[in-house]
Amino acid sequence: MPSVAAEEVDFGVLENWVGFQLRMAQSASFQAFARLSHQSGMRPGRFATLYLIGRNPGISQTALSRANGKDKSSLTPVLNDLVRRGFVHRARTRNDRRTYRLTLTPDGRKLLDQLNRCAQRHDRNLDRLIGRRDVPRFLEILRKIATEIA
Amino acid sequence: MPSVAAEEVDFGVLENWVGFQLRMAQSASFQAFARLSHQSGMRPGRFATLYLIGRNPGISQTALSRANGKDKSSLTPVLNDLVRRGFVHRARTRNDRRTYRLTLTPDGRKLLDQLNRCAQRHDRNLDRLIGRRDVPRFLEILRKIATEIA
DNA sequence: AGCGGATAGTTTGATATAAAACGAATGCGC
DNA sequence: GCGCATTCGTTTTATATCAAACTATCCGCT
Repeated sequence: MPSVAAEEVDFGVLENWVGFQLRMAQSASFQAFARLSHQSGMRPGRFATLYLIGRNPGISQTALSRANGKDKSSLTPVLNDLVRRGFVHRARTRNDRRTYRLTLTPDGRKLLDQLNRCAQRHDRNLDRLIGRRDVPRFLEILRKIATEIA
Repeated sequence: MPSVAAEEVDFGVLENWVGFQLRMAQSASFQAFARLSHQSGMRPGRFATLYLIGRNPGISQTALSRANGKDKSSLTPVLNDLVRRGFVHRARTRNDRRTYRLTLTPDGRKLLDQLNRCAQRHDRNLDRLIGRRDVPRFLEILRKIATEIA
């Protein structure tokens, strides 16, 4: 009747399952980034959102949600908040009055610059951990999983 | 004034950032597994929980939450549900009356077998996508990120 | 024109998750 | 024994997320 301590947990096949280790790695990376970006008074999910808007001025919410891998309904409260705080501008398009054109305000661009520095530091840590030489192949596999998994 | 369609989104450096691609890959893998395990009437997060209990009978909730990479408070409602539905047995220990000993019931073991089949299929898909030869190195990197990221 | 299907975004309802505060129990150091 | 820091699990509070239903709008076809 073994009493299980944290250090001696038996992971069995989980140790060699990509699905599980992918989740654990993502979770750890996410938390590390959250710690870094905490100081900017910004939550971790915001960075990619702001970056994609900055990179694609006039993007619609649906396109943004797809690019970001989240459901479009998740985006509504996030954008409400970013608009309310003056980081994002949301304007109806002339031709199609269903869609919004999203752009960064000057404040939004400043905030993005801050977050960019956190993200750069974070990703340098990851690169160092993986080893520069293996990064391209690793990224290739991640992209393949993201796009081709059934 | 370019109107941005989903297919032509510019990802900029995100394309080559491990943190971002890790999230996208995990998200896609998670959704694929959710589709597979859907038929078992079970949500995706449950599998690792049941597996770890089955593999480590008598494990405490705190040890389980750590092994699973989730906060212990997340576990309370999950275990309440699994206990209520008769898949997990929760008993106080004699020596330390703060901790629970978690074990699978026979029904829990049956359910785990079902989910195991889904998970196996899912992970075979991932292995095929990655390419058998590259799986060990890929796993090694994921484990390294999970354990060593600051 | 006008109908019907498709699309953009929001709302609603359900689940998952973390963080902090909490109560109970433990055990170390004296 | 006693006191206090620690640990275990729960509760509370705040987000994040998805899926499905909904509204408004658009567009193709007749």
